[in-house]
Amino acid sequence: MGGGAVKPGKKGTQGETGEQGRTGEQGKPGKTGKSGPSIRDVAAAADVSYQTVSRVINGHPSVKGSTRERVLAAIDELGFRRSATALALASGRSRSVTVLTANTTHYGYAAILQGIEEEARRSAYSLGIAVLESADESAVRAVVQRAADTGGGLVVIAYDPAGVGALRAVPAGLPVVGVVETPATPPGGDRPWVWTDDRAAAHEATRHLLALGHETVHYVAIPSSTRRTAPRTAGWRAALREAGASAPRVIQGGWGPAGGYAAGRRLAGDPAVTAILCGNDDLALGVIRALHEAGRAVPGEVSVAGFDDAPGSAYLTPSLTSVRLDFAGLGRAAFGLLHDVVEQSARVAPHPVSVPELIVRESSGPPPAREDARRSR
Amino acid sequence: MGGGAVKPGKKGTQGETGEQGRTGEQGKPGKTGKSGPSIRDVAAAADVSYQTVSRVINGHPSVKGSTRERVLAAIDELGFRRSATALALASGRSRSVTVLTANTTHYGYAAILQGIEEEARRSAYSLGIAVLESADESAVRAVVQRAADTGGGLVVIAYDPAGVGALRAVPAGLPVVGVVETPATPPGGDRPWVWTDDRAAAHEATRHLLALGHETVHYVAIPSSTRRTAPRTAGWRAALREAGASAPRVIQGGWGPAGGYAAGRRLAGDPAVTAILCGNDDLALGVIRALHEAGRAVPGEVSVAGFDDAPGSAYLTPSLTSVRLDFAGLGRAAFGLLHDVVEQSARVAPHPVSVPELIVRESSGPPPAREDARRSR
DNA sequence: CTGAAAGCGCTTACAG
DNA sequence: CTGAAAGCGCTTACAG
Repeated sequence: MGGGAVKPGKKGTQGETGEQGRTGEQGKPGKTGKSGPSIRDVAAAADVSYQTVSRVINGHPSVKGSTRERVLAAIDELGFRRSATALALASGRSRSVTVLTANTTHYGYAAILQGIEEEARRSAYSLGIAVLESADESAVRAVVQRAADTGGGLVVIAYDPAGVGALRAVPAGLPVVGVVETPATPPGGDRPWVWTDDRAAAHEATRHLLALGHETVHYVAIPSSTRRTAPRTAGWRAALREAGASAPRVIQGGWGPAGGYAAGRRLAGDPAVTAILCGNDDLALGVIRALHEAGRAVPGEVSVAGFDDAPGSAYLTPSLTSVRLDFAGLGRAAFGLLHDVVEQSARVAPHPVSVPELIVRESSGPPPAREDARRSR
Repeated sequence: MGGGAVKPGKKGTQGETGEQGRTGEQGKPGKTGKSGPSIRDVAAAADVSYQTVSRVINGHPSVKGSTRERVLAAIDELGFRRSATALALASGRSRSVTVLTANTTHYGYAAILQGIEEEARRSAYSLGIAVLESADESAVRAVVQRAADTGGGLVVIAYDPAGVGALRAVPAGLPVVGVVETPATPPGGDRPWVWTDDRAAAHEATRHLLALGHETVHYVAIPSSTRRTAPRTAGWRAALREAGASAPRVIQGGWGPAGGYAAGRRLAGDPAVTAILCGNDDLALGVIRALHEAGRAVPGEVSVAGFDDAPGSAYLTPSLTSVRLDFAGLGRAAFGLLHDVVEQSARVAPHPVSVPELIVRESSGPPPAREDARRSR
């Protein structure tokens, strides 16, 4: 096996990359949409007024069967498609949702997005994404404004300061639901929001490690959304307290494996460390890599558990113990709530969201026997 | 360490999940948008005609300084925001792009999406996502139609049959750019598209493994977008041919680690297998896991290389040799091309897109010595 | 069951 | 430099 470096020499090489642009019959300058047949064209073809066409395409009941047929035939023949923007302008409703998020690729965010998308598609809503690049207040405000200008509903993922700021910055009167950390107290004022119980999940993972015999559990944290103690941190701390274990200092790990790797290097140097809980699976990946490079076996000498149960975690070696959270379900619930608000169909009733589930795999086990621990000092 | 099963017993547990819905001042029934001040309200407040307001918000030069000031002040005071949908309807341009894709979470797709998003944000375009759930022709057509109805530009990721079908189904006259596999022949007719040279990338990775001394290289493939030989497969095969090596049968792996795992189990049983190229890093993860469970060391007995260089690949143990492709850059280029088409600003000139780069890490090495190989039979 | 009118909030020529 | 008119493609009352 090669050396210990994580990113060994890269042999850059030649490769070809292509791109081809042609300007064919790409429509008229500036104009971006089709200027296909309108409701009036259909009306003319079917020999009715355009209001009747409107009734047909809206499924209005009071239309004589024969004229409905004529209209439908004309629609079909002309290839008529109703303009979504005209519909939105005239009716005031847009059947669209835009998701405000600081990230689109980390597993939790991506899975929530996917859940929202599924439900939006089912309800024939179009889906927009607005990325919060910065947590700076005016930058956040600008993104929120632009999203609001779209005229549809909003879902804000408030797992980080940018998202929390965005949720706060949404103008009153707009339909919005927040996906938030377990709230100690209502976060966004008088609005609907959804969450999973991260606190309970962290509590359980920590208890699992303690039950294996570890004296304490170290915690490598993801960034928190506010200055308050994050739910995951709180759950970890509570489990330690209940077990009478001392609580080590929290190590900040960031979101990705690089941050986990850095944290892992620090922890690997301390022989007293036998169990590490990580704020997400990417952090755990980096921590395990660092432990490996330091020659500390997982789970033989150190147990590691992650958070989120990302798709690859079951296939790592060792496979990763992790807490599975149903982010896709959370996203579906968020959209469902938004839909209720926008359509006023229901009184915004709670949806079922599945509970966190600890998945025990190879990366967690009992601590090394006393003598071993002593010997390694 | 636990048993060999990849997904050992899951200890499901209790947890709490919360959701809270309130109906506060959520706006009027049905109406989804703000009905804030309009251009006419501003005009009244500034004591000008609404056309003048239009000129001001569009930065038209011919407006007297003093009246511009008055209008701006009124805008500020009333909190006026120009309606994007009215703008789109009246002007015919929408400054929006919707991405048609079969997937949003696999690394390549997600990174392309991210690149498109970055450039869209820079150009103040709003971004929509339309997911192609099925490759069924009528289903694809429906999604394309709905996306087209939005009135903006389209980017189609055509890495799979659904995407290829969508690209084909886009009505003529709409601004669209395709992100495609290395085209042998122009795929979508008279339209702009972008690609990376997957063929060259696969060729190089295969050559790398052959150069280490392996007699041949097995290939676990991602699904291809068409019935034609996929570029990655072609590159792999060409490298084998040039080296005079025999080409084993391609093994279909799907997109995720589970497929890689299944493929790996088959390959692990054949002691003649000493090198495996995988169509993406997730497949490689599954393959390596399967080899591990079969007791075959990586890279001691079998070398494995992946494709795409996903963020976690450098932190696996062994760290993964992979071919890095600049998907984010590809996404940025795709949007740039679309922007050029829509705004007619440039003659759709090629953008620079970086070349594939082989990253050699721990998972690839020389084959085992002859005797070892013989002994293991 | 169906038509004629007014309007959603803006832009685009056309006048002055 | 600034106003008055017509219209983008639809919906929503209002009439009959």
